[in-house]
Amino acid sequence: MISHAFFNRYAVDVAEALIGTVLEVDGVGGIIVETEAYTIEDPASHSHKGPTKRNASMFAAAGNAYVYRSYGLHWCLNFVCEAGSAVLIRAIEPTTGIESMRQRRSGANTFLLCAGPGRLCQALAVSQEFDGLSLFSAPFRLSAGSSAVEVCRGPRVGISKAVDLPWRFGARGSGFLSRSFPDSTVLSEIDVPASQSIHRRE
DNA sequence: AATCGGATACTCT
DNA sequence: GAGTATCCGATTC
Repeated sequence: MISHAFFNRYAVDVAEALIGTVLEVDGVGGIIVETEAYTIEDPASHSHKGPTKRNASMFAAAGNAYVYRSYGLHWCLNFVCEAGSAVLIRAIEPTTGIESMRQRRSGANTFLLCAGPGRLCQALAVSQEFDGLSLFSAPFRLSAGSSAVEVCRGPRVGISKAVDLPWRFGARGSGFLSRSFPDSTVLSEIDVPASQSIHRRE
């Protein structure tokens, strides 16, 4: 299920499909509970204005990691999808290596170990040297989740452009999110208004 | 609620 | 080359 083809497609679909899958880095990780999609047409995406030194990985192979520094001090982990697009991994529910995470995160509460892209990278010890690495080999391990998850969607966090696109996805009711989704955003119930339509590349 | 931290890249000049 | 904004988090107010 988690193959090159899984990633080499529209990032918004990948972002949704990733909720509930399991990510481990050097044997430490858990269940992905929050993601966001960024595409090349998307003004909020690093790739929107074309390749730069920082975003080079977004234009390399689907199924690689794109790791960048945020606000000068945090690392953020993305999964590269079709050219120039990626999914930001925003939160996971810790399941393995929790003690390692707690050490790296100065004893943080379990619910705050990986609740946010910067926290997640600190807990999983992801930094610059992981940029451009394949997700299909060590230190990464990706596997399908063991149970179905109800997915919520809503606007992305912390951006100032394309703020209305509902490209943030989350596991419904999870206590491990960086912030909650309003109840009304369960995916099966949402009706995306025309003003928020998702423009697909063709 | 406000602030600081301090890399990267875009914006003018 | 200066000024501004950024896919955030910890700490202080």
